[in-house]
Amino acid sequence: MSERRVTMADVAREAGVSPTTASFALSGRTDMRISDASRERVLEAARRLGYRPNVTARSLRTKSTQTIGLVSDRITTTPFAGDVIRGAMEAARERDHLLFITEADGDRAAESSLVHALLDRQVDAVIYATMFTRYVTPPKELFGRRVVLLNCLAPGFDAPSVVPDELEAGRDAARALLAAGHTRGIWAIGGHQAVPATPEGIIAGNERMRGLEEVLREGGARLDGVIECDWDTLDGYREVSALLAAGTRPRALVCLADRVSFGAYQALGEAGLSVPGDVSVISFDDQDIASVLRPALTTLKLPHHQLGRLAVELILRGGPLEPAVHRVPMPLRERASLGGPAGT
Amino acid sequence: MSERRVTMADVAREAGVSPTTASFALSGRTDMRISDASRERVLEAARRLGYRPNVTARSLRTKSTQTIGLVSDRITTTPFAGDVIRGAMEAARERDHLLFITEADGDRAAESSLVHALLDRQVDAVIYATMFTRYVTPPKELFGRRVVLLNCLAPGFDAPSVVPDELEAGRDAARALLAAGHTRGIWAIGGHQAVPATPEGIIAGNERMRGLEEVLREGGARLDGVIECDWDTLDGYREVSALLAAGTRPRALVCLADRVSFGAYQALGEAGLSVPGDVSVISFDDQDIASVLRPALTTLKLPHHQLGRLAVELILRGGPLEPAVHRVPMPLRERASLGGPAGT
DNA sequence: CCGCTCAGCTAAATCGGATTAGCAGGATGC
DNA sequence: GCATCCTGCTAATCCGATTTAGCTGAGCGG
Repeated sequence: MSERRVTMADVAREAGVSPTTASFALSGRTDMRISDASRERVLEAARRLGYRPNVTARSLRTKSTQTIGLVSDRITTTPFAGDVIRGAMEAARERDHLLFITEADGDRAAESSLVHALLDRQVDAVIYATMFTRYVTPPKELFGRRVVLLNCLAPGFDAPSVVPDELEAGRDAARALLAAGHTRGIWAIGGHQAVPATPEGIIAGNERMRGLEEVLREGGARLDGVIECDWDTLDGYREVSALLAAGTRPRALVCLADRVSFGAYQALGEAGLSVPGDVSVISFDDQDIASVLRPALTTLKLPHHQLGRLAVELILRGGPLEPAVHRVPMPLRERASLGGPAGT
Repeated sequence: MSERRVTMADVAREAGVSPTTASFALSGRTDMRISDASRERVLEAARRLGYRPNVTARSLRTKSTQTIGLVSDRITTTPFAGDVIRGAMEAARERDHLLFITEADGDRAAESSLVHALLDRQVDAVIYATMFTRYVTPPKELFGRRVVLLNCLAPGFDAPSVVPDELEAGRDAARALLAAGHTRGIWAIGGHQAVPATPEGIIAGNERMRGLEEVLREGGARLDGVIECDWDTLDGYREVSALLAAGTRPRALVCLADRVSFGAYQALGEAGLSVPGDVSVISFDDQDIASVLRPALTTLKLPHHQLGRLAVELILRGGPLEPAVHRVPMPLRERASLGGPAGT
């Protein structure tokens, strides 16, 4: 766009050397002998002219565009997903790479065409990301390419995955509950959210529940009940209201998602119950809402930023991308919704 | 990355023609005479080999990478900003373009280096975006380049701006209030939010207030008061609580941002006042939270998606980018928080 | 004084396309 | 029968770098 850029040929001419010499001087390679005097003259000319290499042209020869593509289902749309992108961007920037962001919106054809668009622009690698942790089958265009799966798993597909450590998060929720003294009257709202189409339990709900129950059991505690419902505000409100209406008086609620917690807050409020005075609430995700809720919600943070960062770091680490599963810890955000058991 | 791609030379060989012929046949240009037979053979060969042009290589000659760069302060971080990116992405995809997304986080040096990184990769244009509507001075690297300002204004800088039509939104809020029968007891919470460093009133708060007061006046109504405070949940809660504690009983609250509305809801709830039964609330932004609040919030939507889309469309429209200001309407989302005046 | 080595540099090829200039051969005009 | 025109194609360049192969002249050993 506009005004001709300064090229290496310009620099070479200005320094009175050949383009070859300029190239070697600028790239700082030592395997080709360039006198200090020449090198200095080239560098000085480049500085004076404000020379910047044309990455696109260079890539034609080197095969590296210093560019990474990210394809997601609809990650840019979700409230926290910006963090994934930001984490990835940060890591990329630290190594002078740039990110193409694309979104296929669950459309397979769009997905393929976006991958093509990325490949046509010679990206060095592709990050295939999903909004929720789940099993996927990446588009065939990605086979044999440098790929990292972000927030998803694809058994049999030759690429590393980066996912939140949901199992450990479930355990941490249980530990927090136990530490606060809760052993009875604990209810889980939201349940497993098992998606039928996906094999066994890597899915957030399953793992969170598994970790939760495991540590609760080890600690001599247990769940009084598990209410399976959608992970949204409305269901959280409805189910907790129903629970209270049935005469149950829980002492702690483990909400499987912050949105559910928000609904629970509303139901608890209407019933005249205070958090955490009457009922403690611990949650998962740490969406924006978690910190503005009153009282602020204690929750296990989905490490989106770290997820994005690690995906890029794996790529920039160089070498082949081994198909390992990298689990990123979900830190506990201790705020105000978790207290001791009511009446103690 | 991996396996050599099929090049045009491969296609030409397969079709038994020269690379020149292949190039013309593939690009479908008619100013160079290619027989239908040859053209068909080339196209067929390309299909058979799965040929895809190398956009990067092509751009070396054509100067067009079919790529647009987006630099923002911290747009990816804000809750709604994903929409800007999505709108921009959609528009780009419709024309086979891809987007580089970057974020400078308010750091001038980072901004410059990101713009350089974009320019080094020969982007066709740059979108300079901000999280909140405000005046900016784009980095000098952008001068003389193809640029569109998104959600910001830079007087004297030769580029078009795309911003929300805040003034009209203020008017629409007033119209909605009047239509519901409100003429008295109307309070504005959040105020002008004038940022001292920026000249006159393009800023959201100023324009919203101006439009609001203008139409209210024309409709024979007026504001009982304007409370200047930060646009966040805590201030909304605090200010409305204080207002109620002082014995004032508003009939309608115009909250200058959804976050303020959320705080207002909390204060109103604690005071035993219902929305919209006792007090109507109308707001601006339409953040995610607006639709999950109970009752759902009537608000004027910040048209982020359209903003992103229009910015890209201006670029792809071709021709020079005239320094006009494009104002995008903020649609009214009528939900449940606005009713008739209490007691009627 | 001759042949060798080596430091220091340059010419030329390459990457994958787009584009300009030009060439061969048949049809056409006169 | 000869110049001209047009059709259909190809050779050669170019875009902005990197990289390979090779050239030149000084220093050195014998």
